[in-house]
Amino acid sequence: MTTIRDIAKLSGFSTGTVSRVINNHPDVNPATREKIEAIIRETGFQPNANAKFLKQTISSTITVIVKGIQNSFFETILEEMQEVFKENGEEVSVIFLDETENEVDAAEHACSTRKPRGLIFLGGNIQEFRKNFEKITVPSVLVTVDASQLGYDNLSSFTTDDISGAKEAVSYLVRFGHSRIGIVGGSLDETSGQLSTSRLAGAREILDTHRIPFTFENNYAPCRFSMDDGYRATRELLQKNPGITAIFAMSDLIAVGAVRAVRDAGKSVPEDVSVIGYDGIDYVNYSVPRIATIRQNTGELARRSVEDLLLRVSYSRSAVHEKIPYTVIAGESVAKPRD
Amino acid sequence: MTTIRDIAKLSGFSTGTVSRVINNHPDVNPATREKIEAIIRETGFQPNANAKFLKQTISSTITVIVKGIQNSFFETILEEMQEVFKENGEEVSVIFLDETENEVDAAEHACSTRKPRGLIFLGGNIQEFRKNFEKITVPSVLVTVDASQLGYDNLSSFTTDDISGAKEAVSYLVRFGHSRIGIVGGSLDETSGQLSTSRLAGAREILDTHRIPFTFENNYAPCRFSMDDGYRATRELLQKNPGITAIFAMSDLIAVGAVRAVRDAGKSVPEDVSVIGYDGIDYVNYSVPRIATIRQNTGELARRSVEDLLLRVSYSRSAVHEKIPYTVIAGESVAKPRD
DNA sequence: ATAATATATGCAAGCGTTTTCATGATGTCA
DNA sequence: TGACATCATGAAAACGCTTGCATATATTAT
Repeated sequence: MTTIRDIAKLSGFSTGTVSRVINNHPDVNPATREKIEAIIRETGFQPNANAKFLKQTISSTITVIVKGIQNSFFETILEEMQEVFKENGEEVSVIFLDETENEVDAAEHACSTRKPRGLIFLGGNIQEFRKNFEKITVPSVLVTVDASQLGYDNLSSFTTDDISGAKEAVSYLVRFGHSRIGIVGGSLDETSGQLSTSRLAGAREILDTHRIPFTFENNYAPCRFSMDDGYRATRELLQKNPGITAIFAMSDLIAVGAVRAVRDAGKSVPEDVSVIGYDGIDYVNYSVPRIATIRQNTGELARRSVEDLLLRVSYSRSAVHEKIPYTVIAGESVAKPRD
Repeated sequence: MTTIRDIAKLSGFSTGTVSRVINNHPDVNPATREKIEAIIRETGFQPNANAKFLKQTISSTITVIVKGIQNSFFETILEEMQEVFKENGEEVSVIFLDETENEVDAAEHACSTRKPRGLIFLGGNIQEFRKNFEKITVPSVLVTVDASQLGYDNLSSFTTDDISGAKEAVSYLVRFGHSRIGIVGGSLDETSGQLSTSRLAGAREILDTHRIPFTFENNYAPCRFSMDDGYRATRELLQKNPGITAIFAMSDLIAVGAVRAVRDAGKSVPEDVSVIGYDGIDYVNYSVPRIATIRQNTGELARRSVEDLLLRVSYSRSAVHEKIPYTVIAGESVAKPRD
């Protein structure tokens, strides 16, 4: 294996000078630099990252921690983040966690063993951050969960304003004249996440404003953010309350499941039951009928998060908490109620 | 920061002994082990991975290189791989490449800087491997591309038998009585990948067998593996050749686009045009109509790949090339032609 | 009891870098 | 011309860990 010492020997300079060339240190004679660079090119030498980061006590990588990759919405954001990282020539390392694993513990482990420069959390539980995040000292960003209340000065957050997005979704249904509305998704369990709490809160606020009845018993079906679970929950809800004429699904995957559930209950979308989703995944545009939704701006979410982190790891700026605008996407899945 | 030396001091033993405890080396007194482990637990000490792998000259991580994450099929496999890695307590690092980047170069770079124990390539171009893979010396696995012809003894591969899968797909259409069949997906450019070449070859073989006419001009529309491109290509094909009564889409995403394209051309699926896809993503089961497809066994692809790699990095077994069986999934998107 | 073996631990070198400090060469200014 | 700043380089220590070797103690065989 070729090391910096080999390059030193070949070039006739010391390892120190070679190191300075590699790291673009200014104090090196242009001619020397040229010679050494030539040899590095010839030999194809690549410095050993372990040695480098052992010495530097901090590595150059950014670690992204994704909690729940099954969420295809996260996959989209992750993909778009890669692009921004690439533009900036950043080395990224991705860790995937399932729902049972603790994101803050995983982050702490990564920090103590791998010494990343910065951390991005894609998803996660606000409670965990509240309780344990103080352990983390590197600049971090929390995406899709709002950390503005937590007061950590090394934690930015980028989110969609879910309360207001959910309001728009339900208002959309109300505007069409619906007054028997079901909500599908999330969970009553408080720990399940800020996200479903916000979407539920926003939805209920609009229902209340319009004096539209809502009970957990008759108008709500909790479920995970998948097509399968959306299907199951919607079928159950329609069985309990066949009078429902419109459904607000807390994610598009749930909405896709809901559409099939309505059909399998012998009804049709949107004639008998309207459906509106949330997120704005590509598929809504291809489903039959096209599903109305609240589109989150994944591109901006990804770009702003990465750019904020890169700025903060280099120049110690303070953390920010930003809401990225959403867009209401009309679709064929919402129509006036029948009667 | 707490180091192994701190633990040594606290416990009264030497760093060597602490190291042996950490690495479960047998030659250490159970009582000593107990004491040292207690101190490690108390202090929350975690060994510095950079130092460890500097000394060991090879790291414990497996690196997964994903080329083209926009392929949601890969995302599924990646997710399932994570599970198998987790079961085996393996540390994984994922690198995402876009289509313009060279997977073998990226792998070489990762090897020389990060020293992974093993490599998994999710997707990639067979030509690249043929030309450059000799640079790579660590045990590797190529998933979804068949490397059996390449003769590298450190490269296994796990694939679906695409030729035969495509045969089944087209046979399925033929069995319903179709004889004016279009094929959508892939590219005529040979370098675009073994995958589309195989699927096209299999499809054509069945067409030939049944003396069903096929010309690139009238029966084929190349496109990328996305809904958008599938839509565009299908619309163009239907315009050129309105007589087509059935479409074999080379992926399910393409099929989803194709279904919408048929509708937008004023026809319906499956009454006017039947559609069959390939891959077996979850959407096919929720689309209206449900789309018939050839389901690749992502779970097995993921599990066998990871398990093979783990076996090979630990015990130097020889590389294998395995075909994972597919399943034909019937759907509502295929029916008899109208006339 | 002595020798031989097995077991547990310490010592110290070394993995491939970076970086501080010292040094020598060159240039500048009064 | 001497004093001093500037620039380029080398020498060597250090980062935190592993591991081969030497050593000390405990165990067993003779």
